[in-house]
Amino acid sequence: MSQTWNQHVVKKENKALVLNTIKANAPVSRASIAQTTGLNKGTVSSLVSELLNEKLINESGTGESSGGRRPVMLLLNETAGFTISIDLGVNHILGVVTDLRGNIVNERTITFSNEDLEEVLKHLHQLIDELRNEVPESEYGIVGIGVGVPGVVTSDGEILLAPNLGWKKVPLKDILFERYRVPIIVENEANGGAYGEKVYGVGQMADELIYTSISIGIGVGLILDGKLYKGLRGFSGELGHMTIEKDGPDCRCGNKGCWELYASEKTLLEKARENGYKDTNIHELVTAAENGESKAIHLLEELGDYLGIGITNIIHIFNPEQVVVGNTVQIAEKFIMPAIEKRIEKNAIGFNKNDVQLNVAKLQKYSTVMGMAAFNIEHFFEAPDKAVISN
Amino acid sequence: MSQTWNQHVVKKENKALVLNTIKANAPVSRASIAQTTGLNKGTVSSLVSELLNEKLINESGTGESSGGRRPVMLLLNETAGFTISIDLGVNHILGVVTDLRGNIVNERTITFSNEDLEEVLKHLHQLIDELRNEVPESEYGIVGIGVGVPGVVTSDGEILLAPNLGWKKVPLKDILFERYRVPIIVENEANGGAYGEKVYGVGQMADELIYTSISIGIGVGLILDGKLYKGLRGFSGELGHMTIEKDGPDCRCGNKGCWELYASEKTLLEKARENGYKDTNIHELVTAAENGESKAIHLLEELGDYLGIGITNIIHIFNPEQVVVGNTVQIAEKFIMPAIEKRIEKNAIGFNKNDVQLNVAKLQKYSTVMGMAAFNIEHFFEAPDKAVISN
DNA sequence: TAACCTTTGTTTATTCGCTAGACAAACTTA
DNA sequence: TAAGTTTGTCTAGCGAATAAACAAAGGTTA
Repeated sequence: MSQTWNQHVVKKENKALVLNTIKANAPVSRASIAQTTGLNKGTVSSLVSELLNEKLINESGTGESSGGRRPVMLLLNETAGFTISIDLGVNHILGVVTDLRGNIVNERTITFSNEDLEEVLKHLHQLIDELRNEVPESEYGIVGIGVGVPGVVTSDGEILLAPNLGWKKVPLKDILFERYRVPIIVENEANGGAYGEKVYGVGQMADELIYTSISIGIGVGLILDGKLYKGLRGFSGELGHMTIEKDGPDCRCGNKGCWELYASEKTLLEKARENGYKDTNIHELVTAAENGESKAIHLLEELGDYLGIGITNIIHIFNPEQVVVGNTVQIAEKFIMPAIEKRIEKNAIGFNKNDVQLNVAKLQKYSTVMGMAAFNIEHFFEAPDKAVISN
Repeated sequence: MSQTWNQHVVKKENKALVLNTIKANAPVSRASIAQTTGLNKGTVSSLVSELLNEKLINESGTGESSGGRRPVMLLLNETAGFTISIDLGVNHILGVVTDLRGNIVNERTITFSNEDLEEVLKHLHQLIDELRNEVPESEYGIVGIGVGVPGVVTSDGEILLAPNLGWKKVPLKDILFERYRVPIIVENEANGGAYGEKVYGVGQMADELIYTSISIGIGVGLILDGKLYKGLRGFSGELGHMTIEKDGPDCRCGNKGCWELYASEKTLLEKARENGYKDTNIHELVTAAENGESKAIHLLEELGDYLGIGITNIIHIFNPEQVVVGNTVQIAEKFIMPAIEKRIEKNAIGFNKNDVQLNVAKLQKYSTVMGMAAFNIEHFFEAPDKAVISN
């Protein structure tokens, strides 16, 4: 058996097409769906009635007449199920409950200092338990739990390495499934952020989008051809460890002159220390810069310049439509973005530079959780009938 | 109208599936196709009979019995049409005629020194004319002409810039279509090489393959998820202009410390000159190295080392299954490949390094032409009925 | 206000491609 | 020679899409 066969496929595809049309254009009538999709009116009618039976969509009264019978408008039944979506950071966990449209209906944060696996898992379980108790009653219940983690994740949802947490070989997907018995998605934090910005953020119009997660280190999520690109084993996007200075200092990864040795929050704070800012953080530096302290301004602009060098490489490598700067450094937007732009303007090849947009993440601290929500929702809609009822 | 609809699609897909099964496993019986594809025997029978009518496949007598009626074996009718596939280099043009299986049935080369557009086009036309006159009679005639060029090509087949030829804005696809009236494909040389190695060369088992074309400069072709990745406008793969030394020398592209300033034939020869090899070329250097001249050996190993730095970046960025080193430098294989491997072994992150294969291009000087042939053939099989009869 | 036109949504008849299973052909084995 | 196997074709039936007719519900115009 290779892959493609028969004609359930056609029905399944068309049903998905109808549902996506409703998602994208709601509220929308059957007639209008038929027109935009090119499907026959009868076909649309029958698929819509199935979707209504499955409680995935709702009728919502009649719309305005355009010179004839008034249309019955259709809406996504966004509260037919909910996701629990989590950004597991190095000193905090952000968890949200979203509906099937990606609206956040609940939110909780836990901060911690002990990064020990056992401890953090306890926090994670507690957070999920709390969120779960607050999820509204619904047809499909919790359709999935997604966790974005700052580390290397296999396609089986095992965290191979999370350097800033000091974790190795944690089968997080299995651990969570064992406990919650709903579909679990574990993904790298930058991949989640990339998808979040693509689906709900600044990249909704872009199919070729590179999301750079700039925080303690650098992670990069690649949206290529509209889909998350993960490489052979899921380890793509290690652009933080792209050499930008061939004889540069050793990185703990084994390579030399890695990008994140020049353009990360960690390096920023080290340099700040050398410049007399003792025991500071990026918030304080931004405040200082906003108050006109030239040292702070210079430090932030230097960070932006180094970011620009790596982003220029990204532009040359991928010819993307959009490059998004996300994660913690975006609070320094005012100082780093012009520096990045200046570097790109100066160094990048015209053909590649002309069409690219450079943006700050729109979802801010929610990029990753929203990406995880999007993964959960997408997974659910691929096979709603198989969803585990667990409410 | 968005995209997907009806059930001709099913038939078309299944027909393509049957044809691909024959291509891959020929000679093969109808019964065996039914088994491997999962399609019903009757369906296979009917699709096969259509393919026979279209002369795309042939029956080739009976095979061995396995305890019952002897099967009728089916073969791709590889001589139902031919491609003209061309590698347009900076001082030569290599042109081949291939059948639909990618067998080279004819080959011609022209060398030139005057890179003037008019002149080169004259040569190109002459070469194509000669090849065309020698194409055997066939059902579908010339199914396409493909040209790989060392430059930036838009999706409309316009050469925006070919720096080493000194060309700008050459609408080569239109020029050739005007003259030959068959499907024309113009593509970057490294993209062609990547696809050639993927379909006919060392990368037949790999869906995540990065092909590095190392010659005067560096071009890179990206095979991601089994398909050529071209970015937003077709300008991806400019990894030759990836900064590997942030404060390095200026490149004519506008950037600094570009990879190809360290790891290209051009740089190799410049360094050779500085080391006393006057007016040499890479062939002579390899010969010298093979004779044990330590200066030559060192120059080649240094080239390999610099290649290794960029390839390490590639491994971190893409997590590929295979990295292929192609184009002219592969004649120095014996000296550069160990140096590349050494650098990767030393610098690359374990997770990404473990699964990656490093190979020299198998098709050698034919990588690009075979890639162009593969594009032509693929394009033909997508819609054989629409092929222009032109023999 | 009535007659007619428009638009929406459902129903019915038809078509198309796949599948299952019967069957014929051709061969092997005992 | 009889029985079993494998290959390939043929026929009936099914599911899903389409086209077209029809019903429902509104607007427009005289």
